[in-house]
Amino acid sequence: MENKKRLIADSILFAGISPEQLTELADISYVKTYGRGEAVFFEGDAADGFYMVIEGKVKIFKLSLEGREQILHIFGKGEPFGEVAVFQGRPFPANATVLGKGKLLFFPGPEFIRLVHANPSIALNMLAMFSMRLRRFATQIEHLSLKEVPGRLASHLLYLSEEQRNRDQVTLDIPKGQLASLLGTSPETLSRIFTKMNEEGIIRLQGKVISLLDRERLAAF
Amino acid sequence: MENKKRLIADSILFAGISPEQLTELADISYVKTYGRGEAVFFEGDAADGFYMVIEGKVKIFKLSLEGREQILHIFGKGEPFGEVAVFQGRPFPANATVLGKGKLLFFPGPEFIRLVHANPSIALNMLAMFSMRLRRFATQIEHLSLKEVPGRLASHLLYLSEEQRNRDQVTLDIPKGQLASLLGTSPETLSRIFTKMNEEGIIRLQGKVISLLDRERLAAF
DNA sequence: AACCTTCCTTGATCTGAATCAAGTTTTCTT
DNA sequence: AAGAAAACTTGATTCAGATCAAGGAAGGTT
Repeated sequence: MENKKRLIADSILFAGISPEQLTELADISYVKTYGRGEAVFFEGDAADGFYMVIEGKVKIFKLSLEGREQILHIFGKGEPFGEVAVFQGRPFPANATVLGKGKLLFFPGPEFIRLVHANPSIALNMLAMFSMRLRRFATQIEHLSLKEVPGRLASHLLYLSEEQRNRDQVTLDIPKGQLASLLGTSPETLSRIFTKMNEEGIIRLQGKVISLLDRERLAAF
Repeated sequence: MENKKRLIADSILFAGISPEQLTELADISYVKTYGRGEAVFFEGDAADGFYMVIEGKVKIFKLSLEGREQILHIFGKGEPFGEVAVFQGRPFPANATVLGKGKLLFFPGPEFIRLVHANPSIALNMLAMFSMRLRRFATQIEHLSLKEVPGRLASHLLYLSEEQRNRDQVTLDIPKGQLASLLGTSPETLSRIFTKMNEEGIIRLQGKVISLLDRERLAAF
């Protein structure tokens, strides 16, 4: 319970919340555990609440009729997802599945709506969060439409390098097949491009660990 | 001035605002006029304020190094744009240009920020607005990645049909070249697909007016 | 009406990336 | 540690759509 409170208080979404509201949130929320690759919800499901990641990672994705997958987001510890649908009172617009195993905190919808309306600081936090996501989406659309796959991969590697604060080396935190789906390509194509960049001395591939040997050329894509 | 007030009061963003704040907004905002295809701002420009469309249409778009263009949004009368950047205090993430001629209302940034922080109803309106855009972006990403161009065109025609409340016929409100850029393809490819759908009896092309002869097959894409 | 743009269409060619098909390696499970 | 299941790689082929090139239609301007 105290654990739950700390998680909520430390999250971006609920930063600056009052102690009473914190208690209330901790009271109404509960932990759900998920096995390897288990679904959290499907596109079209009624959004009766939203989630926050406690452990593991969650992918939000769309599926084509033929079964191809495009990942929209990957969320890690402390990040909420599904709030847009809850806030709008509309069904989930995409699927959510745990990568590996995971633990999530579930917040029933109606209480949350009440809280947002009553509490400007939460609304402002949400605005900040949505703004970030809009920016990311804009970048994703730009990449899908205007960059070729090598360029998208290069961007992603440089992004990881920033995020992990390591200019020389990054570690992939998701399987390569999932990365392919995030970049809007197939595992085969991604693999070929990795191999090529490796041969050309731009990167050095060691499983999940990738050394960035030539950031110049990487940025040039 | 009264005109300006009406525009502001009728917008989604400022719905439910107090009369005092309405006056304040009308005081700080001013009208800007734009000639055919004139730029409003460029990607990377400091976001010192945001805009609302009074007359005409505005496209928000990204450019590749080679000059290819991907449209992210097209905004019409009453719609605000650029608020995300202003709210975040970051540069504009994309370019904005008027389609045809246009009139815009400009709101300086700092006052707006103050207003949002002071006024929960504006924050909630913004949340609703951002939620809509997130959904649209998600759909756009899905289409770019998982649908082929004919499918994207079909979706768009059906969308226009809804919007214009006419099941049998739609009128394109932007040039076909711009539609191509919105759908993430080239004018040539779009033209070919239009021609093919026309030949196959799915639609009937008459310049900007398109009759939807077979919604079934259109939806099947 | 004649002019000039801008917009649109059609043809020919080229290419990035998807798909299909086998292997191979890595990773989990028992 | 052995076996099973994922995950990844590599090769061969196919295809949607971009690009290059040029002609034609529409719309605005004087």
